[in-house]
Amino acid sequence: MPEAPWTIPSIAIAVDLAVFTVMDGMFQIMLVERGVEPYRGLPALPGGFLHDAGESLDAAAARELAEETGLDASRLHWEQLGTYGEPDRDPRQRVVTVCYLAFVVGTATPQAGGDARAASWVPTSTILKGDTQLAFDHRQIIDAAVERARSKLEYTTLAATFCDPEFTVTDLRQVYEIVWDEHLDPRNFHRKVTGVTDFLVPTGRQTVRHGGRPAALFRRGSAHLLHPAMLRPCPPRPASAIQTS
Amino acid sequence: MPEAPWTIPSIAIAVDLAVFTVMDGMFQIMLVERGVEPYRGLPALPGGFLHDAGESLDAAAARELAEETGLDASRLHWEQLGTYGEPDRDPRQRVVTVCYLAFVVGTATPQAGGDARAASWVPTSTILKGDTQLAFDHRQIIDAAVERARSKLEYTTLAATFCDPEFTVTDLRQVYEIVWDEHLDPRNFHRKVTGVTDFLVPTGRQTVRHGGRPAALFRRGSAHLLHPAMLRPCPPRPASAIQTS
DNA sequence: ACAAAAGTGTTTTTCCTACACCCATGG
DNA sequence: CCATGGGTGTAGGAAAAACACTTTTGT
Repeated sequence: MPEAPWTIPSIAIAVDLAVFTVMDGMFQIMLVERGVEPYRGLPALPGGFLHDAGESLDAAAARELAEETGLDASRLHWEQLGTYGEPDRDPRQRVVTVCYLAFVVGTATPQAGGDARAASWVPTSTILKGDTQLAFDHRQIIDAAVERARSKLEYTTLAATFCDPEFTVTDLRQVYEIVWDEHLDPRNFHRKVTGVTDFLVPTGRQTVRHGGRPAALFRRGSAHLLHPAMLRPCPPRPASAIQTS
Repeated sequence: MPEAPWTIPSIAIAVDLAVFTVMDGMFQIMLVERGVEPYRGLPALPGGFLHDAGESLDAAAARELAEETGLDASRLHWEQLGTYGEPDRDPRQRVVTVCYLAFVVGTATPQAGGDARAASWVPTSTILKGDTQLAFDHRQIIDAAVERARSKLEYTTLAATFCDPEFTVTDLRQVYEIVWDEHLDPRNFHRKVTGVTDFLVPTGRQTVRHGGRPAALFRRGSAHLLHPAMLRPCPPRPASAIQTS
C-alpha cells in the first residue's frame, strides 16, 4: 500500500446489513423505511456509520445486527458480503458501505433504530421481481445478497439457522425450497440430509400432527460444511459468479 | 442507512491487489517492497489510495492493476475479495482497504509504482508456509486470497487465464496442480476439460516437442462456469468458508 | 378403513476414479 | 525400435434423480 495523499476529501464509512429469514413460507429480508432525506420514505437496508474511530467493521456490523434484530450477534451467522462505493451512490457526500449478510430465525422481530421510521420483513420476491424503488444502490446489493444466500445453502448447513431450535426434515426442506424457489424431492432430500454426518442430531422427540405420520425432530449438529454439496436443480449458475472486469 | 454523525474522524480508503500468476511451475503473487515507513522494506500487496474523490473503488482497482502489471485491466479477470478495516491495521491513521483479486498470465512484468521500491512475483508457498513478515495485515489478506483463487478454479474456467493464448491440456492441468498443490490424473483431466462445452476451442495446431507425441493446442472458449465442477481431491474445505461470527 | 404425511427401497443415470492400452513423435 | 508424453477405452463405485412402496399417525 503506497503513501497516502492525505489531501483526499473525507469519505464516510457505513455498514449495511442484508438480514434474511424464512417466515410464512417466504424468503424475507429485513428492510427499514427511511425517515430522513435522501430517499425519505423508501425502503432501505438497515445499517449505519461507524460509531467511533476505534470501532472495527465487524464490530459495527455486529452492533447493528444486534440492534436491528434484538438477537445476540455472536450466536448468529453473519459474514461480509461486499463493499459498495460508487462516487454518486449517496447524494450527500461520498459514502463507502461495507455490506454484511446475516441469517436469522423467523421469530426475530425487526427493530427500527436511529434514522429509520420502521423496520419489517419484506419478501425477497417482491424486491427481486417487482419494481419497488429502493434507497441508494440497495437493489443491487440485495441482488448480490440473495444470490450469496442461495449459494450458501448449497455447500453449508446454514439452512438450519432459519429453523427453530427443533425442526423436522420437512421444515428444513421447505427452507431450501423457499430460498431457492425450486421443488425438491422429499424422499431424496430426506436421505441426503440424514446421511450427512453431524448435520442433524435426533432429539428422539416427534411432532404432533393434525394428520399423517409424526415427524422426527432434530437439532442442528456440529457440521458446517455440506459434503458432498446439495446442488440446486439444473438452472445454470448466475452471472454474479463470473465477474470479468 | 441512517444519518451520518459527520463528526467521525476521517478514515482513508485504500485499494489493495492480490494479483496471481502461475510462472516457473509455481503459484505466485505480486508483492512490492515498501519504500517508506511504516513497514519500510517489508513485502506488501500493491495498492494505493483513491486518486480523487470521484474515483470509484472498481476504477481505482483497475487503475492500480494496469499500473502494476502493464496490462489492460479491462481484459483481465478481477473481482472484489473483501474489505479489511481493523482500527489498528495502519499505525498512521485509520485505513480501510478494499482488496481485489486478479489473475494474470505469467508473462506480465510487475512494475513498481508510487511508494514501492520494487515489485516482483513471489511464490505463494514462501508466504503461506514461511514466516516471512509482511506489512500491515497483508498475510491475512493473502491467506484469504489464495483460498479464494483455489476455489475459483473449482467452478470456473479461470485457470485458463494463467495460460498463454494457445495452450495444451497439460499446460492447463499443470495450472490446477500448481495452484492446488495436488496431483491430478492426466487422463481423467483430459477427458473432463475437453468434455466441458465451450471451455477449450481447438486451434488445429500442435506443439513441437523434444520427444513424445505432439499435443493439440487450444484457446479459451466462451464458457465461464464449469459444470459439473472440478472438485479438488479429498481434503476438506477450509475454515474460511464457514465464517460464523 | 381412509387420508395424509414420514420415511425406505430400488432402479437408472451420471460422473468420478483408476488404470490398461494405443497413438504419434524424436532420437 | 524404443523412450516419451498425448490421448482413448473400460470397469467399478459413489451419488443424484425418479419413483414405487411401506409406516405411522388422526379422523
